[in-house]
Formats: sequence, structure tokens, C-alpha cells
Amino acid sequence: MPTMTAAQRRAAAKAEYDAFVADCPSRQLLDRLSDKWVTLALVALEPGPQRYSQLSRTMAGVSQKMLTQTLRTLERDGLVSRTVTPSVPVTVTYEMTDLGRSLHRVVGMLKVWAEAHMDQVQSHRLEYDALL
Amino acid sequence: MPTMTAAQRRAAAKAEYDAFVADCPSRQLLDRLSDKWVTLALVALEPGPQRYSQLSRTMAGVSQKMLTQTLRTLERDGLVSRTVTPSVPVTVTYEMTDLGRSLHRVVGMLKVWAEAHMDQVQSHRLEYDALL
DNA sequence: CGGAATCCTGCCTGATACTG
DNA sequence: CAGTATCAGGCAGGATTCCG
Repeated sequence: MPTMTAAQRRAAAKAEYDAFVADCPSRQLLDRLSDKWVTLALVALEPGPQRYSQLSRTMAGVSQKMLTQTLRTLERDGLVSRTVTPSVPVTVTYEMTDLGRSLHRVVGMLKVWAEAHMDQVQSHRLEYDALL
Repeated sequence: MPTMTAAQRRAAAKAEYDAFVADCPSRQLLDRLSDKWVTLALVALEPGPQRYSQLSRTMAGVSQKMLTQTLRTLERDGLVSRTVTPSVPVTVTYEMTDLGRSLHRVVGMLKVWAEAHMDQVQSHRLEYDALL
């Protein structure tokens, strides 16, 4: 093997890292699911099928770009189904699939946890900040 | 009330939005917890107390900046405790608090879900991509 | 209505150097 | 060892505009 240039070494390290990640699907998927918009979208879809504009209102603060992008990846991963009704104007509804609902059970617990422990977190923050 | 300029209207909207968020602690905390490094750190700390350098190795791919930043916010929120042993060189260990462990139970389920459903997600992706 | 395309501003990352 | 500081670069994400 000839000596590697810095660029070649970086590329090799990158390839190794990617290969490692590919062998660790839980890490990949975990990173994907640990996204604020993914979590929020699943929580927003819990009441039932909803239209695009309704979701954008429920998920206050989301940009159209991130909403569309999040819904696309959720659809691609089979967590959400997208239904287009060719009316004028067109109507698009999003709905959780069975797979999405099974994930929602876990994500929902995250929401419950956050609501239940918010006061404890808040008091810890005040205590921590007081020591500065 | 005088007419508002566009800039004033934006500022008012921003203030309203911030106030709304402040009244919705679950949304705030949910956004905080839906972070890939937060999730990964809690998973990494599951086996027990660990040192900084050990964590940086376990959480492959994290930069020192993000590792330190994540650990700081976790400490501030009372989810992780930081212990400094004044040896030479100094030893710093991080450990989940009881509050952190209660959150880990939920996050751990996310990890389990990801591992259990990775193949279903993968097949949905292939199917979705085939339609392009 | 439900997006796609564009531009543009931050934040994250990576690399490096320095402290206690 | 466990950080802090700094700077370069890339890319996620927001705002805006336009189209079927």
C-alpha cells in the first residue's frame, strides 16, 4: 500500500464510519426519530386524519418546507399515509399507518413524561442558574 | 392604536408566539428532548457512570462542542449529574440522576422500537423509492 | 390548497490551539 | 484529562415567491 494523502485518509475514515453506521440501523433510525418535527407531527396526527393546512396550524412555528419534508420522510418510512383527493382545489390528507401508530405509543409517552416532569426540570434549572 | 409597520407587526407576532410557547411547557421540553444527542447521551449513560472521554468514544461522531453542550443542558435540567474528582489529572464522571433514569425508560423504548421495526421501515423505503 | 424552487442566514461540525 | 476558544466550511432550516 502506498502512502495515503490527507484527503485519502479522510475519505477512508469517512467510508469506515459510514459502513459502521450502516451496520448499526438502530443508531440511524434513532437519529431520524429524535427529531422535533417528527415527534411533533406524530403527536399532531394522533386525533386522526388531517389536512396539510390543518397540520401547519397545529404545529405552530413549523415552516412549510420542514412540514413537507417531515411528512415526506414519514411517508417514505411507512409511518404516515398521504391521500390526494382530486377536487378543486385539491385536498390532501395525512394519516398515521399502523406502523406510525405503534411508534406514536412511544412518542406519546415522551409527551406525557415532559408534561409530568416539567416542574422538576424547571426547579433544577433555577437551582443551576443560581450558582453562576 | 396607530398603524403598525411591518417590522412592528413581526415583532408583535414574535412576542405572541414566544408567550404562547412559554405557556406550553410540554412543547418546549418536547423540543428539547427530541434531540439526537440528548437521546444518544441518555442511551450511552445507561450502563452506568462514565467519564467524558469514554462518552466521546461511545457516542461516535459527536464533536467535543456538542458533547459538552449536551451534557451541560442535561445537567442544568437535572437529568445528569457531573462529579469532579480533583486528582492529577482531573477526573470527571457523568451519571444519570433519578429523573434522568425515568426519562431513559421512555427513550430506551424508542431505541427498542427502532431496532424492532427497522426492517419494516427499510422495506417501505424500497417500495417508496421504486415508484420514482 | 398544497406544495416546489429559490435565496439566505444561522448553527453544527471539524480542526486546531491553548488552559488547569 | 477535561474542557474552552476560535475559525473555516457545509448544510439544516426560515422566509419568500411562484405554480398546478
